[in-house]
This record gives sequence, C-alpha cells and structure tokens, in this order.
Amino acid sequence: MKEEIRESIGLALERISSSENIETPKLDHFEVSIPKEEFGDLSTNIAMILASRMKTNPRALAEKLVNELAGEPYISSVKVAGPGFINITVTPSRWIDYLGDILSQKENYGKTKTGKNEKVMVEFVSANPTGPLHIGHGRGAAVGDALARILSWAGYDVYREYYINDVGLQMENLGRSTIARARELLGRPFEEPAYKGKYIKNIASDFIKRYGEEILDSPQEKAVPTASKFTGTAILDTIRKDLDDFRVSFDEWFSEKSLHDADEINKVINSFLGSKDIYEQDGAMWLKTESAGDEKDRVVRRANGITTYLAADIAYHKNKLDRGFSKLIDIWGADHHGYIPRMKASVSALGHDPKKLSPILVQMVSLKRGGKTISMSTRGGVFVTLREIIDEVGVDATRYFFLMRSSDSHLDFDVDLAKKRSDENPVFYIQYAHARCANIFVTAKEREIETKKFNEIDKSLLEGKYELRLIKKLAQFPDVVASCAESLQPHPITQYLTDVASSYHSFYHNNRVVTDDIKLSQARLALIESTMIVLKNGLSLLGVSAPDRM
RNA sequence: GCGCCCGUAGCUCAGCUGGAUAGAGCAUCGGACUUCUAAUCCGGGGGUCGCAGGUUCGAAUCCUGCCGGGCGUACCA
Repeated sequence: MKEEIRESIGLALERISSSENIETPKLDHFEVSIPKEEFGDLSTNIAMILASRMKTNPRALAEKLVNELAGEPYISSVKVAGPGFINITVTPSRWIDYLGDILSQKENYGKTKTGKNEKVMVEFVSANPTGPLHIGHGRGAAVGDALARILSWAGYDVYREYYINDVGLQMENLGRSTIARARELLGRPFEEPAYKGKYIKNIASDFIKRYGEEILDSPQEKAVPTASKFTGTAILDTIRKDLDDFRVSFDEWFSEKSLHDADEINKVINSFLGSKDIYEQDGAMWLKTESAGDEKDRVVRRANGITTYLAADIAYHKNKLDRGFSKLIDIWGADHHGYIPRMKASVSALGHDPKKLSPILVQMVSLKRGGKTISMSTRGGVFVTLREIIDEVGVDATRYFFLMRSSDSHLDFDVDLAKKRSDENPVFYIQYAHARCANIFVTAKEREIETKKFNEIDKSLLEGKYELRLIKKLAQFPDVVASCAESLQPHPITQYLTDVASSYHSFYHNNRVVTDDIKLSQARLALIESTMIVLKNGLSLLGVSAPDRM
C-alpha cells in the first residue's frame, strides 16, 4: 500500500510541477507512515519536506497535492492536517482486495524483491568449541537466524555461516584439560585443567574408551593434539545438536584451521606488504586501524612469525568477499564491540568499502526467575546453557523472548513468564490466535460449509469496523518484513504479530464466523484464512511454530 | 582515562535517518462468558522521555556538557 501511495504522490508532483513550469523535485526519503486511526489509513510528511525547496509553505503545497490525489479511485478521503501532513483514507474495497493477494500468495505472502538478489552472508554464533552454548550465544543464534530468514524473504540471496575457531592455544588447553580429567578418572596424578566444566569429564571418559589408557602414556606432542581434536569434535557435535534443536541451521561450518592449512593468513598479510595500511615495528607487522577509529594499531604477525587472531579473521573476511558476498553481516556479542573499527579497517585494507561489513552487536542476557535477576556476565561464573533454557521453557518461547527486544538493548529474560501458558505470555497470545483460526475451519467443516475462492465471495460483507482494522494490519506485513530487512532488526516482527493477534481477537470477540448465513460465513472464512497465513508466515520468520490446537 | 551500548509509565521495553495529544506488554482498577477455545474482549488510572544547555517553524529523536548503569580497552582467541 505504501508503494502505491508513493507512486500516486510522484505522479501528482509531476502534474503540479509541469502545470507550474517548475522542475519536479527529487523525491528522496519522505515518509509514508501509518498514523493514529482517527487521522486516516496512511499519512505522509512530503509537503513539509519539499515545501522549502519548492519555495512555498507546507500547507499550500499539501493543498495542491490533496487536489491531485483526490482523483485517485482507490482513495476515499485525503486531507491536510496539522503543520502540513497529508492524511489519506483508502476505500474499503481496495483494502479488501489485499485479501486476494494474501490468499493467492499463501506461504509466500510477505516476500518482496527489495534485496534484488544481492548476495549476503550472515555469520553468527561462531562460538569457540571449548564448551556448550550459553544463553548469550542463544540470543545471537536467534537473532542471526531470524535475520537470515527475513533477508531471504526480502529478496536477498542469503548464506549462513558458523566460523569455528578450531586452532590455537585454547584448543591446546582444551586437549590438556581432557587429558587431565582422564588421568583423574583413572586415579592418576593430574594437573588442574584450564576448562573445568563437567562436560570435560564426560568427554574424558569417552576419550579413554576410544583411545585406551595407553594414550596417556604417549608423548605430549602426540597425546595433546589427539585429545584436542577429539574434544573439539565432541563439543562441536553438541553445539550442532543444540542449534539443530533450536531450529538454527547453517549453510557452512567454516573452519579457521582450513585457512591455516592453506596458508591463507600469511598470504593475506604478504599481500598487504608495501601498502600504506601496514608497517613493521619492534619486529612485528602492524595494521593501521587507529585511523578507522580503533584505540591503537594492531599486530597481525608477531616478531616470532606467528600470526594473530585478527590476521585469521582478516583472511576469513577476504575469503567471504572473494566468494562474492557484497554484504557481510556479523553477529557478535556486545563484548566484542571494540572489534568493529579494526574489522572495518581490515575490510578497507582488503580494498573493499567498509560499509559492506555490518556488525550487529547482541547485548547481554540476564535471567529473571522468582523475582530475582541473575546476571550472565562471564565473570559472575553463573553460566546457564542454551540447552537448559530450551528444556525448561521450550524452543518457541525461548526464541520469541530472544527476539522481542532490540538486539542492542540488554535483555531481561523472564523465565517464569516465558513458561506461562497464559495471556501474560506474548508468544502464547499470538499462537492462540492462530489456533483459534484453525479451529474455526474445523467447525466450518463439521457444518459442511464450503470455502469459496476469493473472487467468489461477497466482498461487501467484509466492510465492518473490525474486519477492516484486521485487514489493514494484514496488508502491512510485506512492508514490515522489508523494513526489518533494511534495518537489520528482527524485533519489530514480534510487535507486529502481537498487533495482528490483537486485531484478530478483537474481531473474533465481536463476530461469529460460522453461522447460518452461508455467504457471510464464506466471506469471513476468507478473512480467517488470510489471518492464519500472516500469523504463520510471521512466526516462521522468527522460527516459532504456529500450532493448530492448543 | 578513553571507546561503545543503555537511561522513556510501578516493571520489561518500543519509538530515536526530527514532525500531529509519546506507545505496547505485564502489573493495577472497573466491566463482559447459555456463542467457532474467556489461553479472549471492552474501558479507566498511570510520564518533568536521566539532568542542563544548544540547533529550528518543530527535539524522546540531532549537537555539547554532566549524572547513573552495563561492557570493552592484549604481539588472547
């Protein structure tokens, strides 16, 4: 609808400027928004934006536009209001026609082509395989996954990736930890392990079963890498399982080790040599990142020839760019915010526009339970796993709660609320709306009411207040998805779905769908089916199920 | 110290590429079930948008300074 209004405004402007012999001003970003109900269906501030450039005042320009727009057949009322807003009301029949779009597009309703098939990489989670995923990772997983789904609906060619830090000192420590626990299990003397979680004990036990006690007697150079690999693989398997159960999937699990094995990291550093972006000092190679807003320049290769983590990340991002992705979205924990300038600088050094990289920071999660808030800071030592929270509150509620706030806002995860099967819980409120719709079809079938095609129903029967309010909400869906894709934020979808559910429940309360009036029943069934489609599609973008029964 | 995020209703948060009387959910108060699921609906109360300046026709939104909270400040990954 917004697009239609924009086009009409564009045409109206051309007519005005040609009749007044002035140049048509460029239409940059003026707003077409949905105002309060009493103002109309849609509203635009274009007159206020353009007035000064057209050397007139906002209200005068608005009046002219109103005269032009009044001729549009789909507009029933258009008025100037306040300082120069133009408020537009669209005819009921035009709104009702949207149901035709919804019913014909079904599971595709809401998709747009705004992304123009641009290749986008969403890299997310990418947690080190040194322990199970915690709820912070879970939030990142939910956000990255939802964003990937949204972008794909908005017409982007989306690729999802998990970057595995499977190399370096931490992997070595991980292997040593397993060996230490294995020795402990066998009653041998052992060193205090670096990784203390009980999952290491389980892995250590499997490790002995797999390689036998003798492995502990082999030289460190052999035992440690064997244990590292074994442990890393085992942990990665549980991470995969957790994410799978959380309905999060990846197109690729990208191994950092593969970059080392192909010597890609040295290659990329060497390619920088001689450029203005890199210099040598104290025997080390430094990348100029301070000019990009970093606190200081950063070492990419130490004097001893060993490359740093940043160097590997540069090679990884080069790899992404080489694969043809023009938009790189990285979902990071907020504690990595200091990393943004240096990665932007790295992308520049690679000869690309740093705007191609869009890091999304996901803020920390606190758990609220029994009125008490438990902070999840790494220091606090409190460490709730994603698995625990899924098992306790379920995937639907967990995902929804992770997605209902802006990702750069700290999240208070209210466990008690998430577990409630009642109207207090927003996710159930939405799912219940869907289940109610589904149940109406069960009733309709029992009464043997035949559902009609959209062009066979009597559309004039849907012009009531509650019907139109709901239809207008449903018609917004593609705009909402496109706008989420543009701003790279999933959370407005949750608010939107709450609005749809609310309009629906309100309609439901005031109208009976299945009645003896067959024609009316059939018209309303078309509305109910449309509602189900939007609720289901919207929930699917969040990775939340749309149950038929509750 | 410096950098990033946050500070909006009792609580949790939207709104922040400037626009009309600042919104939602929960909580609270008052109403509505012989009906396709009341897991619902309808209504009320509740705000110096952290503080102080500035920019302008107009500021929760932009700028500056301060206050409060979180996070980060490695030749670790």
